[in-house]
Amino acid sequence: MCGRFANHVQDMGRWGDILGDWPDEVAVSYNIAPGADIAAFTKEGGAPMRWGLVPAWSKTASTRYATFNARSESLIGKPAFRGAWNDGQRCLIPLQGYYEWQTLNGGKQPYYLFVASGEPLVCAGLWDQWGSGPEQFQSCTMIIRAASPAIAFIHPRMPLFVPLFNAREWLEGKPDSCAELLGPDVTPANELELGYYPVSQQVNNPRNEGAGLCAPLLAR
DNA sequence: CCAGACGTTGTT
DNA sequence: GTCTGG
DNA sequence: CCAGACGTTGTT
DNA sequence: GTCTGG
Repeated sequence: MCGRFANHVQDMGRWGDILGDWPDEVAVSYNIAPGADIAAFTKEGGAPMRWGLVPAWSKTASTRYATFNARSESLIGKPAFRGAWNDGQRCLIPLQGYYEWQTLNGGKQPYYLFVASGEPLVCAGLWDQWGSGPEQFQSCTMIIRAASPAIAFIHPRMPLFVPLFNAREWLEGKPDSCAELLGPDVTPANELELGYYPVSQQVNNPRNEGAGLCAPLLAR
C-alpha cells in the first residue's frame, strides 16, 4: 500500500512534458500523509487535490473509512471508486519516493523506497469532486497492487506505477483502456528497480517534515 | 422491499 | 479499542 | 500511514 | 449514487 510519501517533485524531468506544470498551490514536503493537499495531474493538467477520495455522493466532506488507496483488483466494483472509474476521472500522482512499514515481532520498521534515476515515480490514481461553490474540492486515491518480489519482504502491497509510454492513455483513455495495468501481471511500470533503506522512526510522526528524513537519498 | 454501508491492513 | 487529524 | 484524542459546562 | 445484507 502507500500511506505516506516523500517530497513533492520539483523537477519532473521527462514527465514535465507529459503532465504539464506543477500546481503552484502545492508545497514541497518530505512527509506527506493522507488528508494533505497533493499535486495530481489529470488530462487537463496539474491541480491540488486532497489525498483521500471523497465520493461526489458523500454527505460529508470527509469519509470515516480509508480511501487514500484503492485496490486494483477490486476498485471497479466499489461504490466509493466506481463513479470515478466509470467517468474516466483518472489522474497521475508523481512522487520522489514512498514509505512502507515492515511489520516485525514487537514493532514496525519504516523503509523509504525510491528510484535512483532521480526521475519521479508516477502512481495511477482516480479523482472525484465533492460539494459546490466555496465548499467544493477535488480529492484523489492512489491505486495499489501486489508488491513486486524484490520488495515484498518489506510489505505485500505497493503503488501501481505507470510508465511514461502509458501515461497519456491512462489519462485520456476510456475506462477499459489500460485495463491490463490493473491485472495481476507484473507490468513494465512495476519492473522498476526500486532502491530501499530503513529510516528513522522520526518518519512515523507525519508532522516531521525535515529533509533529514531523506538524507541518504539526497547524499547520492 | 428498505436500511445502511460505502475502505485498507493486519490480526484473530 | 476506535475515531479523528495531520 | 501514524499520533493523539477519547467530554461537558460555563467563563473568559 | 449504488451495492450488500436483512
